[in-house]
Amino acid sequence: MGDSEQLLIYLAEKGALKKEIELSTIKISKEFKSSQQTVSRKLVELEKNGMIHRIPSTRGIKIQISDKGIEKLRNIHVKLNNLFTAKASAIKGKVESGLGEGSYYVSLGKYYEQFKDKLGIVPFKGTLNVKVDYIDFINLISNQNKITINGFKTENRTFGDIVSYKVKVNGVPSAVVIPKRTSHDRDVIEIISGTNFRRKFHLKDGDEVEISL
Amino acid sequence: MGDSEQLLIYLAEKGALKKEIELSTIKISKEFKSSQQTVSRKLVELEKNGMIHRIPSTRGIKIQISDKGIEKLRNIHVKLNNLFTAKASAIKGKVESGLGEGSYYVSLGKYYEQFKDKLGIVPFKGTLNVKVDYIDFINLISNQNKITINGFKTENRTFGDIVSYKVKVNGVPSAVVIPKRTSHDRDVIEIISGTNFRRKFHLKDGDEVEISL
DNA sequence: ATTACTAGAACACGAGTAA
DNA sequence: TTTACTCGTGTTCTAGTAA
Repeated sequence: MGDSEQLLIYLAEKGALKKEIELSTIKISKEFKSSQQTVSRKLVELEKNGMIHRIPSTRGIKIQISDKGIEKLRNIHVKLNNLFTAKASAIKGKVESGLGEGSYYVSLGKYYEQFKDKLGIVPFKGTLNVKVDYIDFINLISNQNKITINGFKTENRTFGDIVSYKVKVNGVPSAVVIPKRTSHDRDVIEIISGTNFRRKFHLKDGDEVEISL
Repeated sequence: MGDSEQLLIYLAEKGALKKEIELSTIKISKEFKSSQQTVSRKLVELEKNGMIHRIPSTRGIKIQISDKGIEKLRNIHVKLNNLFTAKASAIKGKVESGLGEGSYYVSLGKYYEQFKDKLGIVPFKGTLNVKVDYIDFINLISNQNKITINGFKTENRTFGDIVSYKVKVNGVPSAVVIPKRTSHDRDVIEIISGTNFRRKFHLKDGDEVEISL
């Protein structure tokens, strides 16, 4: 047991997963936060536990991680994989104040019609601003269908395309709308829906909502 | 330090990554190979190191892994990912004009020092703006180590944290810097580097560069 | 039930050093 | 130069037990 895994990962990073590498306990001890003696002892331990093959000499140590050691690392990898990659079908976010630009867009007929047709949403007037971890958010929707709401021009202004994705917010079918140019934080997303979230869920700023697929 | 990571992974598997879980030191000690007392002490330690939030009572303990703890686990995950999944991924982008906000940030001492220390980059004054497919970009870096450049305050202004990732641009070690608040298009990323790209590669606006890991 | 303190025992650390 | 042993010291363990 113990923290020998740390050392094993270190050795793996040094290339000992696939081939024999040659280094010294002094070098390791310098990159690790322990003495030459401790490194030496831990390597002996790792060998005793069958995690590595070890050929010491007066000119250094040749090390290769054994099948059992590889298995050990792969075990940890799988565990963490399950935790971090597999099932990110929902993320959490916090309600933020501000009407959001989307609030304005929603009211524009040309957009409004497309929200109904393409997203199946008769938008409540106003958007819900939610702060999320942007990378988690992108990972969540990166495999989803991107639905483009076409822009249009008036005499005075050009309204650009809006990228949108269908999501559920606290289980309620909604859509994230992403105008191309934005002026608020990257990690604040705008949600449109037929539901008035603030009323239905009694949301105040800072309250948590769940965004799922 | 030590082997607290083992316990952290255990807690994550029990669901403490996303929500608060309720269990007891006795239960943990049975699944772990140590005593109730040791588990109790290690949990206190984990809390002291900021890895978990912990609410003890006479009816058990409520535990949730903190952001710092998640970061720790993700770090290990990234390391193992790099070892076990071979990926030679790269995306392409187009150079855009504009000095970018990063150009300004780079010159600020508090950021500058961190670029050197945390990213190993002595930044050339000015950033390279590159237009990419944002989703491809996120997928590229989503398994990379997130490096946070801490914000700071002056009398007049608050400068927020900057999230950054090490990348290579046309093979040159660089970093993507993502200020929290931005005013340009989402799919334009800013690159800092010790190299003056425009000069070295004779880049004009619209020229293609390769971003790799 | 719990958590977690105290205290003595077991263990790990690293300076010195042999080989 | 190495690795790794001995051994004094410090750290971490768990049984007992208070709260």
